Amino acid sequence: MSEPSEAGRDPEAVSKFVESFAAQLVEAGMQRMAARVFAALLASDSGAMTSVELGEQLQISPAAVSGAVRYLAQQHMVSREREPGSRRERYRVHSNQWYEAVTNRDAVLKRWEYALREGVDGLGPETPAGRRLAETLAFFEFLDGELIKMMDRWRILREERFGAG
Amino acid sequence: MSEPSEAGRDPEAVSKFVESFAAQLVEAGMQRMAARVFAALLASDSGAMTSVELGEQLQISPAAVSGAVRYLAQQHMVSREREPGSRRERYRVHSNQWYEAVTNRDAVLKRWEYALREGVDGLGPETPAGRRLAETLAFFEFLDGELIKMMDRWRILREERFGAG
DNA sequence: CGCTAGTTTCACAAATTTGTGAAGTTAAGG
DNA sequence: CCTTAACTTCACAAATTTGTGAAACTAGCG
Repeated sequence: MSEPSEAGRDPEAVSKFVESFAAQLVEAGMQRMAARVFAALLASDSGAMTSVELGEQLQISPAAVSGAVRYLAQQHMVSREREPGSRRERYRVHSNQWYEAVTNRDAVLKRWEYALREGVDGLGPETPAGRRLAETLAFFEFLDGELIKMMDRWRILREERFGAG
Repeated sequence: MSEPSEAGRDPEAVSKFVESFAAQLVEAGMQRMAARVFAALLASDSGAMTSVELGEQLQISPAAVSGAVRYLAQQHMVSREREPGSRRERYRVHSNQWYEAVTNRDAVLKRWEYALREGVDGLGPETPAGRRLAETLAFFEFLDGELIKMMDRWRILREERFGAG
């Protein structure tokens, strides 16, 4: 058992984690390359990697890295940073940031709510179907509020357990 | 403005809702036909439809209905009932049932947690990466518990506002 | 027991998605 | 300014997914 120093801890173990966690993310609907890139970042010691590092570790083309990163950044699951005075970019998971992303399906929920509101209107709030939609809408509004409070609680708990982020 | 009695309220409005709500579900990762079938059920007065009704309203083949319904049933978003003494089946949304399905990503969360636990083990709980995974794991465990409590609160609220389900 | 309404399964054509190599952009460094 | 490292965009081949018609089940009903 060699004890690799720092970077690349145990490539075997890293790869095993990356692939199995990514597989779960894919099953939950994430694009494959995005999932793999994300998992790789999560499993890196510094929480950040360059495009080249990602490409090498995952055996994918620069184009694939680019696409994956664009997606992850749009979802606010990863942020890009520029090493000052270099053309090289670095992609990072802020541990925090991504919990928020998972729960802040805010944008998603809002669109669902919008569609439901339109539906209630169109069908009439007094029709049985309209009433069903209204109740569903109420549920999502409830969800919205609860998720926010829940994340507040998490931030506190996290600070206690793991120290400031 | 004709006032269609009961069934088929305003086909125009129904269709508009079905398509726009379904589109949102698709964007969130659901299969297209499943999303359309589900939306149609939500927007029906009785909350239940037969295979033929679904096929006609959505202009899709029996095969498509069958596939969609199988998926929805697996996800516990819809239940199938047999009209006694008939070969005809009827698919229904229990308003309740599906809120649970949305939040009971239980199975999903559990699998994520499993993958993370393996990762912590493989990388070593004392490595920086291991610590990151451990924290992520803690977050999901927290989430798990909170979702359960949240649904308890919803059931109470719902009963107050809409009466028993 | 067969007949047949109702549903599911299957094979396939069409549409969509995915990842790549290569060309195109951008900006740091001389 | 020119060079060139680094990233992005583009066109396309490969793989996957989707929905269909048709065949195959299944179970009421006579």
